[in-house]
Amino acid sequence: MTNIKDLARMAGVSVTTVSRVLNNHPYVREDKKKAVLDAVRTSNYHKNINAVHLSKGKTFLMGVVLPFSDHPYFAQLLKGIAKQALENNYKLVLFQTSYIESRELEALEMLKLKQIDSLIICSRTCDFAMIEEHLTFGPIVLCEDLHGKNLSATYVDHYRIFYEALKYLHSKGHSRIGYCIARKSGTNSQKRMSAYRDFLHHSQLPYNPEYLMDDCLYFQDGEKVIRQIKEMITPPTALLVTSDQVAAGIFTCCQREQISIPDDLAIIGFDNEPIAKMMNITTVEIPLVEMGKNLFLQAISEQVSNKEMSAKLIERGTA
Amino acid sequence: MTNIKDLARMAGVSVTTVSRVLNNHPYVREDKKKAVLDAVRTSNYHKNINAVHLSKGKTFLMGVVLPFSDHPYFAQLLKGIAKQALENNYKLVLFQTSYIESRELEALEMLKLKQIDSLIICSRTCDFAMIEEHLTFGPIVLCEDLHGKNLSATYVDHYRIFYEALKYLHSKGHSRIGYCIARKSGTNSQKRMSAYRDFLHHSQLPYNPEYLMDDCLYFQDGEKVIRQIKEMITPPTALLVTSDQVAAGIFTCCQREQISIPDDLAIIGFDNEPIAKMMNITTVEIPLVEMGKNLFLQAISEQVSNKEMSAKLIERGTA
DNA sequence: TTGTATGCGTTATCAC
DNA sequence: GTGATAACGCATACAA
Repeated sequence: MTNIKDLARMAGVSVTTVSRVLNNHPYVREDKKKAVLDAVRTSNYHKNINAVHLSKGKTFLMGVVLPFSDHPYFAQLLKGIAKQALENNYKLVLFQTSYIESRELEALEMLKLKQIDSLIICSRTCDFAMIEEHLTFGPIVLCEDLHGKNLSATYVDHYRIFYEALKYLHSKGHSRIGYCIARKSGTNSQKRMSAYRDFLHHSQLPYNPEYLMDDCLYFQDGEKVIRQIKEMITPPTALLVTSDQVAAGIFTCCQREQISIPDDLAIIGFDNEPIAKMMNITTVEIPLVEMGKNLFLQAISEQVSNKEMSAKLIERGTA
Repeated sequence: MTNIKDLARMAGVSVTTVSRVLNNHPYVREDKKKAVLDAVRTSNYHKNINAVHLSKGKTFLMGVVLPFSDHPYFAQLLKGIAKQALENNYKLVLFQTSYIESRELEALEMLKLKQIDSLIICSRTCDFAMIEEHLTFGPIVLCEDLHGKNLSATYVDHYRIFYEALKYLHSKGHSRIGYCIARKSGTNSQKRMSAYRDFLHHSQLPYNPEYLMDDCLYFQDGEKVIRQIKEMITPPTALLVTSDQVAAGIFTCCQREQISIPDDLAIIGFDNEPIAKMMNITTVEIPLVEMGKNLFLQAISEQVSNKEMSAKLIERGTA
């Protein structure tokens, strides 16, 4: 494995000159430059990038923390991040956590160890304090509204979005509205819960804990939702489903079960995935790819910034 | 930023001893060990992993090349790889290529530069010779049958699978069978094409170039397929669809267009994704997660090995 | 059981 | 323009 020292010897110059040539620095005579380049060719030389990393204290590696990369929501986010990473010559190190806290901590650890320059956390289960602790080791960017905190974030206002979707359903005559989320404990879910409670309160509607269905993430979870609903004595007449995947699953299941949509059950999905368009599902569009891009840019930026992205309801045939 | 030299000074020992303690090597007196550990704590020390990489010549980073991480096929593969990576303390560096050759080369370059220890290529567009060239820099593992070549691979026999699916449809009375693939140029597609040609030949059926539809990757591509079929004078009565996503899209579109399945059009999907189960789509199950795991193990193994995984037809309602 | 000295491959500083 | 030489931070052969 040849190194710059070898090259220097071969070209009859110093390592400094070799380094200069290799990094396109000015002030090097043409003939010496040529000699070095020749040496590079004949020796089949290539840099050891780890040495560069050590010397520079930078790896051009960006960590991305997400629970599941096989879910369209995160896949889209990742797509945006990857797109921007490519443009900025960064590589992505994937931390697929399955919401296991230790794996999130592992990502933070990698930041500390300088294996990655910065970290994008798309969704987390660990404590915020834990993240704050690691902020000294490099930029960490989140996907949630954390006004006033000392780190960057890109997010949508889940409270407002949820509230408006509920109002929309209410205006269509629904007063028994249920909703499906991925997990109860997430920060987004808590915002949605607040919106739900506030909405019920303002509209003077009763709260029915049955109407909150969690663990809804994938297409196939739609079946579970319908099963649950069928067991209810007073089932909801409308559903807010925080993933088009699940909405599509519910929709498909309803067709099989002769449940008419939107008459028997209205559905609003989230994310505006292609499947929602094809199935003509009313949904809330969230600019995930754009968010991903912005997350990346924030992660390589010196400054802390907070960016709220806007979402919009797309009226189609299910609500 | 404190380093082992500092620790050594603080603990009153040599750097060697510090290194020993840090790496749990034997032969170090308890009191010295304690002194070092104390120094670590008070100084908030942490390794610079790049230095470790440089010194050891190993990064515990595995490259993964795939065209789209937002497609369930690759997402499942990735899931398997990630699972195994976790168990072996490796991190994954994602190269999302969109089948752009230069991005594949970039991954190979990273192997050469020692940023990653080895490379898993889930699907490629670059020349095989290009891969062979980089084999000296570390293990490269592929997802295709390359008998006799000097690198590891995990794959399914796409020729046989395709042939048998065709026979199955034929036995059900179909003689006008079309098929949908992602791209024409892939190695898998070529095998399928061979199977298709051979099947037609043996069954003495005519070849109709219209029946081969490419660029079918996502759910929404199902619409395009139906549009194409509707324009044909003698449309196929059965379809082999190399992704359940697309099969589901076709299925959904058919419902809307009053095309009866399987009577007007029979469909066999691929991969046995959850969506296929829910929509009761006949499909060919491919053990993607298992394949991913095996790919990873091959990538960290010293020996070259080739593993064929078996697929199986799952009969459901669409064929 | 411990320490010295050297290697890993680059980049950066500074003198010439 | 160019070249010694010192970082960068850790691991380890070898000596003691």
